[in-house]
Amino acid sequence: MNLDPFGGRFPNRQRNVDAAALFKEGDQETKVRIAGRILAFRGHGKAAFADVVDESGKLQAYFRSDRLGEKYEIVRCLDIGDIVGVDGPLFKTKTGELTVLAENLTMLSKSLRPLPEKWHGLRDTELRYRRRYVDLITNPETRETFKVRCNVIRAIRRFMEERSFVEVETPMMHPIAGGANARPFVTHHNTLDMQLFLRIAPELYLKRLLVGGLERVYEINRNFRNEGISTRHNPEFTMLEAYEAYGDYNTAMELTESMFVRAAEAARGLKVTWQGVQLDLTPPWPREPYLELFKKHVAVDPADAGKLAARCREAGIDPAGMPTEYMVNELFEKFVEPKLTGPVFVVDYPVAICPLAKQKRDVPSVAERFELFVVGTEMANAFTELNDPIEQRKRFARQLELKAEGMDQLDEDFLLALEHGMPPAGGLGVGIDRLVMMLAGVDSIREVIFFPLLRKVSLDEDGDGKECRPEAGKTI
RNA sequence: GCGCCCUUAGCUCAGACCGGUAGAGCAGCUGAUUCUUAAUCAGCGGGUCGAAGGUUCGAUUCCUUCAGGGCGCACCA
Repeated sequence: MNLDPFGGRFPNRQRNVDAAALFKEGDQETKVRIAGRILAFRGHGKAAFADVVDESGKLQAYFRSDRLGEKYEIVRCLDIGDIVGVDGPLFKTKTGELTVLAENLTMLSKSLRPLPEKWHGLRDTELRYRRRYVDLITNPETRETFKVRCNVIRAIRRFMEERSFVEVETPMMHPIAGGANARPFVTHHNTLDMQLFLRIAPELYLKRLLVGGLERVYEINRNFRNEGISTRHNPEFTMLEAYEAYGDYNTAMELTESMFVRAAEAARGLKVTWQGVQLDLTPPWPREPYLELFKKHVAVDPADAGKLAARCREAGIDPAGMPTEYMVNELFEKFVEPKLTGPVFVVDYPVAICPLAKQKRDVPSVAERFELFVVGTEMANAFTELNDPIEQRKRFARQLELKAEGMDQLDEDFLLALEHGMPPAGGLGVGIDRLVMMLAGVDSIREVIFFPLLRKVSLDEDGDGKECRPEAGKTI
């Protein structure tokens, strides 16, 4: 028989769930037309059963040579992994399983590679990340995790739209890497002969839009940070940043709570278990001032430079050249953050570590800033945005003095924008990957990113990377 | 970057402590089988044991180095 193993258009095909919904008890006449991948095959000589799986689920197909005639030859060369179309009436087998009795079978794509073991699926972590498509085909938990991701992001977009925020896109390639403190990835534009940085944050561009009169803006997109990789860090990760003119960090806090509730409802509800901890996300979440937490858990006077330095050295932190606030923050990260099971808003950070945040009017040493923590993990960061260009210039200059990572010049263009007048505003950043991790109950960021960054391996002609990795001892 | 652990057939895993060149299940191939569903029955093929080097008469097993991966630490205000 002559047939194209890689098929073509298969019009008027029904999703498996939709086809199944058409069945009425006792009826043998309802004809359906489904398509999907064969994930199990049980042959019986002149008949066979196959599980045909599409995105919506599984539907069994039953092939009989007396029904298919010469097309039964296709059944004989079917492999697990092949993608096929099946036409025929629905019926129930004697064990009660809804099944399509095939009157026609169309080969839509041949699979040349075997699928992993049917019972255990693909377990090898490395292969699950390198060949995510196989992971998605064989492991329902993986499909479920990414469904949560899609639902969460969709829910957030709807939520932001309801609140009259507009979604915008700002540059990913920046002449100056700003808006956060992290080492950037460097690239180069040939025609302009210009060094560029992949953005570490969209903050400074979104604020330019506030200057331009856009009052509620947000962006959900990738940031790139040239730092270590861990269960909570991928070099490219997805961040939501939102800015609300005429708001402040209190409005941002309310926005965060409401958004997280909506995201949780779109996933698995407000009660979640993450990293072995049972959490209830029902708001309101407690607000804990930064310095009070510090005093409670570190028990060192945050103004006593000598004692702070001693405590730092004890903890293996080199305090040389650090202002007191930096030492406090090092100790805070090391001793306080892991204790924040949350969800909890840590509020009122020392202004010295918040170069883009406005100070409290009555307590100028403190910035109107919060971070949201859950199980020791920073989930969101927000503040009342600093809109005083003179003060902003001083803050940048101070950072330059301290040689903040990746910062070697003032962003004059941003300061110029501020000088035109930026409305007071609340700004918010949310780590989307971490939010999805929590709501999907997975412990590694690689589980919520389809293709996490891994070291390069070369494949041989057989496609087996393990056979052909870079040779030992060879340096290029 | 540092520490610990892992790498055996396409996949999931035994074997190693005590050195004698490997086993199972699934998948594949051949045959039987027209209501099976981890289908069943009979038979067959499949491995540079991650790579290189060392010790040894002999290494998948012991040692060293390297690669990839996992976890933790560091980095990430």
